Formats: sequence, C-alpha cells, structure tokens
Amino acid sequence: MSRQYSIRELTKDLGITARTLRHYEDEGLIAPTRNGQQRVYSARDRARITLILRGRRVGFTLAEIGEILDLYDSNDGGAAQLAHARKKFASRIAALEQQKRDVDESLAELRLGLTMIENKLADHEPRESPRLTGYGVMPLED
Amino acid sequence: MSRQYSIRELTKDLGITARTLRHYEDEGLIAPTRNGQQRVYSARDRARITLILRGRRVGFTLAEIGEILDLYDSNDGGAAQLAHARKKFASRIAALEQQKRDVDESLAELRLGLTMIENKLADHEPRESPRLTGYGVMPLED
DNA sequence: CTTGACGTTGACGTAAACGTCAACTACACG
DNA sequence: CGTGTAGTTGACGTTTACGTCAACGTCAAG
Repeated sequence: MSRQYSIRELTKDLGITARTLRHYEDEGLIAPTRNGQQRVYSARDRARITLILRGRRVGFTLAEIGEILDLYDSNDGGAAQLAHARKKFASRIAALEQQKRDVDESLAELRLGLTMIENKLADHEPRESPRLTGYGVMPLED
Repeated sequence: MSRQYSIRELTKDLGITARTLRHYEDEGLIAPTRNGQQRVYSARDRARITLILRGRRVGFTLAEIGEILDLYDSNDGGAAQLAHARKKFASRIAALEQQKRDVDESLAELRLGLTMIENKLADHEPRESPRLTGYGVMPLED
C-alpha cells in the first residue's frame, strides 16, 4: 500500500493551497478517495497533481490538461479513438516545441538586456575596469 | 523614414485584433503616434509588439512585460536604478530557465504518451509489424 | 449625398484559476 | 466540556486579457 496523503500534507509538499486541490477536483482532474468526509490522496493522485502543476507552468489550461490525462487513462477505445488521441498528443507536442523556441528567443533577449545593463553599471563605477568603446545593444530595432 | 503601419495592417501581419493593440496601448506598453485621430505604428512599435506577443506566449503578464520594456527604455538612472534593473532581469531569466526545464519534462511525458498510443495502434492493426513484447508505459506512477 | 471601409472611444461582458469568507463537522487533548 | 487543529461545503469576489457591442467620425468612390 503505497503512501497516502492528507490535503494539508500535499499543500505543504507541493506549495499549493487546499483550495487549489479542491478546485482541481471540481474540474474532474483528480478524484481522491474519502475517509469519512476527508479527502485521502494516493500516490497516483499526487503524481497527477504534479503533472497538472507542470502543465500549468508551461501554459496549458486545466481543460487541456484534463484532456491529456483522460487520454492517458482510457485508451482502450477503438482505433478511431486512439488515432484521435494520437493527433491530440502530436499537436500538444508541436505547441510545446514552439513554446521552447519562444522561450529561447526570450532568453536571448533578456540576456542581451542583462549584459547591456551590466555594461552601463561598469560605466557608472569605473574602478579599474577597461572601458568598452562604443558598445551598444538595440533589442527593439530588429 | 522606416515604414509605418496602420492598425489593420498590424492585425493582419501579427494575427491579433485591433482590440488587443488598443489594450496594449491602454496598458502603456506601446504609444503609437496619431495622424489626426488614427493610430500610426512605427517599426519600433511593431518590434515592441512582437516582444509583447512572445512574452505572452511564454507566460509573462502584461504588467511584467511592461516592466521589462521600461527597463530597456529608461536605463539612465543612477547606479541604484541599474542594479535594481539587473536584479529584475536576472530573476526573469531564472524563471525562463526553469520554464525551459518544465517544457522539456512535459515534452518527454507527451512523447512517452505518444509512443504508447502508437504501440496500441500497432496492436490494433497487426498487419506485419513485429510484436513488442511486454512493453508498458506508466507515466503516472513515478 | 450616401454608402462602405476603416477608424475611434467608452463601457459592459467573459473565461480561467483560483482567493476569501462564512458556517459547519469531527476529533483528540488537557 | 471547552478549545484547538484539520477538514468540509457553498458561494461570492478578483485578476488578467481581452471580446463584444454601441455610437460616432472621416474620407474616397459611385
């Protein structure tokens, strides 16, 4: 019997509120069992929640995450169902790959900005650092 | 004089609505000039909008994006201002790096799910493909 | 002159993802 | 038995990022 969790425990472990967990339940993303009235979360529930949180961090809506979880859960339908699921997965993967490119480009921009600022800081405090002549960054002019 | 754009033009080029552009203006993220009453967007405005859209795609709020744009714009304050800006940039960069890891992990999950489905599809249609023995994926059990 | 195409300013509406009470229940402990 | 700790179910509130009218201006073409 692999570990059970109370709602409090999960909120502390995962850094979320109880309200959030109940919300995920309301949305049908998880279905913890009950001990009387209180929720009891299994290791599987916890793993699902981890997936949900990561999904959220990368920009998926709860509805999209729910779809994906459903696809994992019930894949015993006909070949048509499976083919449909395959398309869903493929499109989500494509979206994430695009997102990765966006992240990389944003990172490049921000890093440029950072060095720009650090150069200006060096100018402000010209202790004994060599002067950079005519260095400029223009991130807004393509 | 490098190219000007009407609002219509930008909506078509960038795939957004006029409402969105006005909203960005309301939020102080862009400030197109006017030809009488109508907005006229410069190349610089357009570049800013591109940054805004990319920022949105990677999960920044408009407020955060505004902050970043401000940091680019006015970096002539004292060393204290610059140091503050440096911290902001650094933390944004750290957040994006974390996000990149999240994206990678989500991609790994989704790709596992995809191959899982494709294996099941192969089972459904066992033309002449070799059978994979005992192959299972359990993405929810850690 | 009037009809379009394009544009403008309010201003209210909406969907998503929770936050924030209020009002209870269930137990264990001193 | 009272108090504290953890949990529960509504149900309304909030923020973000626009959507969606309504009502009106402008200017070239037929």
